[in-house]
Amino acid sequence: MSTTTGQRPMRADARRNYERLLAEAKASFLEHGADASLEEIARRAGVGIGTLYRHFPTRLALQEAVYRVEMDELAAKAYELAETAPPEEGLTAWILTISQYSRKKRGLTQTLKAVIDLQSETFVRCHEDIEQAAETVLTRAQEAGTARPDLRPCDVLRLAHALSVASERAPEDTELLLSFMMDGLRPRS
Amino acid sequence: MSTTTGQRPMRADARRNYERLLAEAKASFLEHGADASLEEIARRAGVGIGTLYRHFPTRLALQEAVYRVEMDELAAKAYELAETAPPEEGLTAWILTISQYSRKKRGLTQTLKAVIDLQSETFVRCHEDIEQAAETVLTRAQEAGTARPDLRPCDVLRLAHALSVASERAPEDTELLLSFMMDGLRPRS
DNA sequence: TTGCCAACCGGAGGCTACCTCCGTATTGTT
DNA sequence: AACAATACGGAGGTAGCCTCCGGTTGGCAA
Repeated sequence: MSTTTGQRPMRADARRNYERLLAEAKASFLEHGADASLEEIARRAGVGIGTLYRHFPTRLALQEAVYRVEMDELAAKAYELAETAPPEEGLTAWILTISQYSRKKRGLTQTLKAVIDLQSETFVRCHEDIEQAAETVLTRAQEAGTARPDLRPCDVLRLAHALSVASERAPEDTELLLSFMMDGLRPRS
Repeated sequence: MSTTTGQRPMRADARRNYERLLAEAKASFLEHGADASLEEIARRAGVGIGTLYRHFPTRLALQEAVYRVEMDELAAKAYELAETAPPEEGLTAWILTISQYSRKKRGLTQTLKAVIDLQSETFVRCHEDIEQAAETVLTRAQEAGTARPDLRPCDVLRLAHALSVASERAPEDTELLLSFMMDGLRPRS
């Protein structure tokens, strides 16, 4: 998960291998989807399969490490939009950003969903960060009267993910589907 | 795909094995998700692995056969709702039905999406059937003024699938998410 | 510097699943 | 009853998963 044990820093060779693995995993997941061969990742990283399993005991642990960074990027985008865009536009843009990000990852939307929904101990932290980001964008839209007051941050995340899945094979319809959703998020008139 | 070659009927033993395989596949997919072991399916059907591959050359072919039947059931439900429920309620109920159906299948939502989105030759027929059903429900809602006129049947299918994925791990929120979506489907006021 | 040991590495090995291929068995027709 | 045509089954080669443990390396203390 982290590059430190929480006690002593990792040995130099361990840290080097950890980072090579992370880099190759990122590339492989992008290229082959979430079920990319772990043995190939180890091979490409120039490392034994045993080393991979030592650093990342399960496939999920590896995916988790890869996406932790990218989650941070998504959260950062939310705060950025909150400062640079008008409320409703910010919300729309952020949902679209998540959706595009998810699609880039092909089968990894499954993993992203786990981050959003699963109560897994290890995912809680990421979850909180991204939900905090969602809340920032959402609250602004609600205060501006362009989003229903009963909408919760996790609803926004789910809808964004839903959008990405729904339009995965028909990207050209993403805008239209998003417009349906956004209409649904406005206060009832 | 079909139990006949289109020419001569299948031999008795072939047909028997075909149906056993289909039954076990249905059970296995339900139990283990879309990546259930094909060898186990053959084993449970009391049939050699070779026989499985002869009838269903790919995993997708098998999934396809299993879901063809269930697609028909979904379509039937749409026509039923069109006769027994008011327009908007019918649309809502049908989206919910699809969503529940998808969730039951765990990882098979992926396959369902393929049916809806993929232009695969073999899926076209199913696609047409289900889209026809979607159109029936949708048109009624549009004529009653409760659905946006620019909404297409495939949008409804995608949204339904999106709903099922989005609420897979939080079924208790399905209703709420659906209400957001339905608000979005109404004509702009 | 040298020596030591905890930390780390690597890959062989046992397992399961995938898919192909072809000798054998079954069906139904003449 | 005999013979094609059709279908069966599982051995076998490949690949991925994960574990286990003998060997190697890095960093610290003397």
